[in-house]
Order: sequence, then C-alpha cells, then structure tokens
Amino acid sequence: MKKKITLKHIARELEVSISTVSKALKDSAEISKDTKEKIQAFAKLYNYRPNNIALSLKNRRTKNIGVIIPEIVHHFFATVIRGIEKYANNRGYNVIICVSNESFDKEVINMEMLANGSTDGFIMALSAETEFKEDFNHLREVMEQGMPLVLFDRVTNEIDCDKVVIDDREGAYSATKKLINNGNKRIALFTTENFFSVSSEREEGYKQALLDHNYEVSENLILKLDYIDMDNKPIEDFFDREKVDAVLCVNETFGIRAIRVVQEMGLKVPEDVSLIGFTNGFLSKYSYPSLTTVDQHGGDMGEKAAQMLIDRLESEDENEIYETKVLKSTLIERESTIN
Amino acid sequence: MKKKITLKHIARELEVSISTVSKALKDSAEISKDTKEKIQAFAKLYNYRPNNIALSLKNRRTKNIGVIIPEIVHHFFATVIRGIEKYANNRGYNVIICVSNESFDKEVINMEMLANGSTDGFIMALSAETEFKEDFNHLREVMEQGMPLVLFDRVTNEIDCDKVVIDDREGAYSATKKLINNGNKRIALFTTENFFSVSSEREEGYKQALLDHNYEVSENLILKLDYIDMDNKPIEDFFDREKVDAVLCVNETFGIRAIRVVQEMGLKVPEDVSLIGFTNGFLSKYSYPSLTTVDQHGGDMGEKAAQMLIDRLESEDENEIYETKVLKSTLIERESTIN
DNA sequence: AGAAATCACGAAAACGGTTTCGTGTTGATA
DNA sequence: TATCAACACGAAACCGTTTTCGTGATTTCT
Repeated sequence: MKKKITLKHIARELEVSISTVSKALKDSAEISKDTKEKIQAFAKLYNYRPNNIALSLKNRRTKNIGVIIPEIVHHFFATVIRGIEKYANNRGYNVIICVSNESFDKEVINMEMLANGSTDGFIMALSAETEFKEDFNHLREVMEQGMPLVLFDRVTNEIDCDKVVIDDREGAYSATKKLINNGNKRIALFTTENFFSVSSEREEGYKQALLDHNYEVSENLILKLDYIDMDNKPIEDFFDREKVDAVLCVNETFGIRAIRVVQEMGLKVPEDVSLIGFTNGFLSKYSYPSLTTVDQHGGDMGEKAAQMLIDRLESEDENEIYETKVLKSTLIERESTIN
Repeated sequence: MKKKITLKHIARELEVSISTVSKALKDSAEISKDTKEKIQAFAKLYNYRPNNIALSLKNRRTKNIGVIIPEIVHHFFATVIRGIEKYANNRGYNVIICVSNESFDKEVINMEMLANGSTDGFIMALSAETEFKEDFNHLREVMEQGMPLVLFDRVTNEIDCDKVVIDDREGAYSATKKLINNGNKRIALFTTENFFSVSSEREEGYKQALLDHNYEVSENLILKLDYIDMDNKPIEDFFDREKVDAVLCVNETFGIRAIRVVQEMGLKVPEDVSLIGFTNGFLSKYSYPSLTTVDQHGGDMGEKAAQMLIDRLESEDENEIYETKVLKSTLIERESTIN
C-alpha cells in the first residue's frame, strides 16, 4: 500500500527542511532555482498533493459548504443541489450534504455536526418540523459563531440571513390568473398545511388573483392534503363534494394525483378540469396529459444560494446587511390547461 | 460574534493545562473529581464541541465518506444516497457528495479532491464516460493509498473492490418471462448503448429469457436509444417499423416515453402493447397507466454499500478479499402489463 | 523517619501544513 | 579589506486535538 506522501517525506528524501519544500512547491522567490526544480520534480513524480485536513486546520477554513435539505428523493431539491454543486465546484468548494428527513432533531444534529469544523457555511431549506415548531435556535447559533447561512425555498422571517426564494405568491397568482383567463369559473386550490412557508405564500397568491378578478374566495375550494399520506381518498371526496373546473396544486404530486382522480371519474383533462402544479419535474413533463406547472428554477436557486454564500465567505468585511433574492418563477404551459 | 471555544480557552480561563482539560472532558481517571467537575461544567456552559478538523488530523480519519454519482436529479441515485446517508449517519459518518455529471474528468477531479484527506473511503457509480473509456486509474490510485472503495450499480470487473449490484440479468429475465407468460409474442427491448454495464446485463437477461422459451432473438427488436436525447422520434419510427406487443425498457424514462408514443398512435396499454421498465420511481408510479417496473431497491443498495465501506474502514485487519453483493430485484406489477 | 507508591497535573510531541523570522554564506561596494 | 545587502535556507510557532511521559506533592508502608 502506497501511503500518501507528505512534505516531511520529501524533505527527508531530498535532505532539505520542510519549510524549504513548502516554499519550493509554492514557487517562492526565497528558494533557488535549482532547489525548486529538484523539489518540484520530486513532488510531481510522487504525485504530491497537500493534505486538505492540515490546510483546513491551518487556514481555519475548510472550503466545504454544508447543505441541509429535508429530502433528497425529490426533484426540486435535487435540482437545487445540482445548482449548488455546479457553482461551488467551480469556485473550489466541496459540498457536504445532509438530509434532515423533515425532522427537527436530525436537522439540529446535522447542523451541529457540520458546524464543528466541517464546513465554512450553510445552505439549507427548513424541515417541515422546524417550520412547524418555529424553533430556530440552531440557526442562530451557527450565525453567532460567524458561519454564514443561506436559506432557500423554505425560509423564515425569524432569522436574519441571506435567502433565495422564488416569488411563490406571484407564481401562484399568475397561474390562477391563467386559469381565470381561460374561462374557468370554479378554481380550487390543493395545498398542504399552512406551516410550510411556501404553501401559505402560494395560497395568498391564489386568493389575491381570485379577488382581483372578482371571484369569490371560498375555503370550501381549498383542500389541505397531508404531505406524506399518499392516499387519494381526500381528493376523490373533494371532487365528489365540489364541482370545480380547475385546480391549482402547490406541488407536482398533488397535480399528478389530481389528474389521475379526474380521469378515473371519467372526466377529461383539460376539457372538464384544468390543472396546474408547482415544480417543473419529470412527473409534470411525462405525465399524460402532461402537467402545466410553475417552474421553480431549482438549479438557478442553488447556484444563486451558493454564490451568495461563497461571496460572503470570501468577502473581507463583515457585511451585516442580508439580502433576499427573489427569483422569478415561470409558468410552463402543457396539456393540462387549455392553451 | 461568539467564536467557537477551544481547549486552550478553557485551559486559560480555568488556569489549568490543555492536557488536563482534554483528559477531564474524557473523564480520565488521572484527573481529580473536583477538577473534572469544574472543567466539565465550564465546557457544558460554553457548549464546547471538539473541532472535527483537528480530530481528523490527529486521528488520521475524517469520519466522512465520499460519494460520487453521475447525476443527482435522478430517482434511483437519489434513493441510493438516502440509503447511504441513513446508514452512515447512524454510524457517525458524514456523507460528502460529488456529482460527476457523467463526465470522466469531473469524476477524476472530484475523486482526487476528496482523496486528499477529505474522506476515509468512497462509494461510487461510474460515470457514462468512464464506462465508455474504460479508464480506471483513478480508482486504482485511491485503492493503492489504502482508501476503501465500494462500487454500486455501474461497476466494472477491471477493479477489484467491494461492489453492490442488483441482479440485472435476472431482473430482465423475469420481466421478459412475465411478458412471455402473459402471451406476448413479439417482445422488444429499449436499451442504451452497451457500454453501460447495467444495460448489457439486462440485454443478456432479456435474450436468455427469449431463448429459454423458444422465442427468436432479433436485433431488429432491440432499439438502442441515446441516454441524453429526449426526442421520441426514434421510438415512433420503431413502432412504425416493427409490430410488437410488448416492450422491456432498461429504465423508467424509456418506459414512460414508450407509453406516450403508444398512446399517441391510438393503441392501448396494456391491451395492445404491454410495457415494463426498470427503476421503481415516481414516474412509474404516477404515470397513466402506471408502469410495471423492476425495482432496483436503491435504498437497500445504498445502505449495503455504506455498511460494506464502514465495516472495512473499521476492521482491524486488512482483508484483501472483496465481496460483490447482489441484491434481488423485484418486479412491481402495475397497469402497463396484464395482471 | 525514610522509602515507595500513588495522585494530579503539566510539558511536549505528533498529525501536515504555512509563515515569520533568524542566520550563515556569498558577492558587491566603499 | 572591511561592510553590507542579497540570497538561500532552516528553526520554530501555530492551527486544535490526543496521548505519552515526566514530576512534584502527598500518602502509605516499613
């Protein structure tokens, strides 16, 4: 087994000091041309690479960024990670990912774990439980320790830090408006419990669009679905109970499930019922009919979050002014709405 | 800004030596009860946590495991990661994820980056380009440095290391057999280029099943699709050219796209054409009709890979005997095949 | 009382780098 | 020829831990 070579090995072998080796490899002017060439050649031959851990300890920066997301088997979060990865790698950072699995405790544990030296900063979306409990002390702690934090998508006003979100309200507003313009009369909303910041924003947008177009806002048309339970019964009951000709869904799966229920009731999409979802994932794209959806631009969001974090990490002065970047969502029109 | 507290701080504050603090916090018998209590109380008060980087340097182990996957916006790989995460976290390891984006160069760069101290070992699935080029020197290098490597799904015989795969051949065999038993006569295969280890395995299984049941194997019934290009034209052309009553697809998207094309041709699934895919993802589950599919058990695969890696990391003796764990795939019957 | 054992703690090395500062040797200058 | 830069390199501190070993003080034993 070929152990990794260190400065010490090179120094011993070439009978110079460790400092000389270190300087030679950095092409320091302090070292003579001959010595430098000798050392560099040797290092190259043995494929010397500095040990990241030692560098981290010395420099007090890891060049790692910690990402904590609620779930990874999820199109939107996966695209965000891809965006983060892409941007961070370009700027020489590694990405350490932890999954909170929507659990407050796991979020806290992961955060503490990473905060003890493993990363220079955090990018995260809050877990469902954290949004529900509204307990953000772990976020405050890392910020007090001087570790920058960027929240995305699932954010909170309680914490003053950089944030990246899409215009959830506006996205829901335009989607609803689209349905209205298409002539739909009774437009329902399928959403989750309100403790999700994004859901309540989207609900606001939906309601506002209705109001602005003199539609009545009825709580009867708002169906709150469990975000875990996959049973379609509540959806079927809803369609039995309420006669609607359009539904805005706050995510992709609700949209797909709604399509399915509508079809099973013998109704046609979009002729009888139009549907719009959120998250432009594979499901929306490949479903039959394909689902009109509000694209959240996860990749851009990830890139932007990474940029904000790294900029802050690398800026000299501590800027106490935090920014919230709002990305514009895009309505992707497909077959579940009338063109 | 509250900087992280170190042993040195505690030592200075309590006017003892760093060694005493360290020992006290480990409840060493060397230190008197009084001193220990004092130090422990102080550490608790200031929420002392040892610096992971320093520990890594000292112990020469990071408790990180590096995962390199070709793509993260991908149901199967995401489930594998979830499995790895779950298992690794339980055993006190962090997971560092890098995405090769199907590129050989990025795979190499990521690997070198992580190998210089960031991780104790690797779990990876080969990028498409790596499988195509058949250049595995980067894998050999990390192994020579004593870093354990576990390959999953996209593996190679060229490298002697632990592996986790599903019985791709067997999975394709049973799926094909299922179609045969259902009475289908002309069974096509939609696959990718052969350099993907999994695709060629699945092709073998498909052919073997046909042969074993006295079906003719015809290359005309095997359609090789590009794994990037999303254009359905080749599929349409195929159905125009060949009359088939069943298709086995080596992944989920091929399956979904095939359903779509079949439907657009005015044919019925599964009455006119039966379809089976691979990867039990959301698409299969939510498509209409839902897709019968071979479940690859990504989560189990991830857990198993993590277990193999960590076991090796923590075992005393260097065991030179490597294991290939073959997980059993499961056929999930849905609406795209006749029950 | 003197020797031995025990106790409680500190000094120092080590992990693998970077960096500041000191120093011996050389060559140029007055 | 004496003085002084410039040069080329090494020693040592430092990042935050752990751990071995040494040591002064107290206790125990003879």
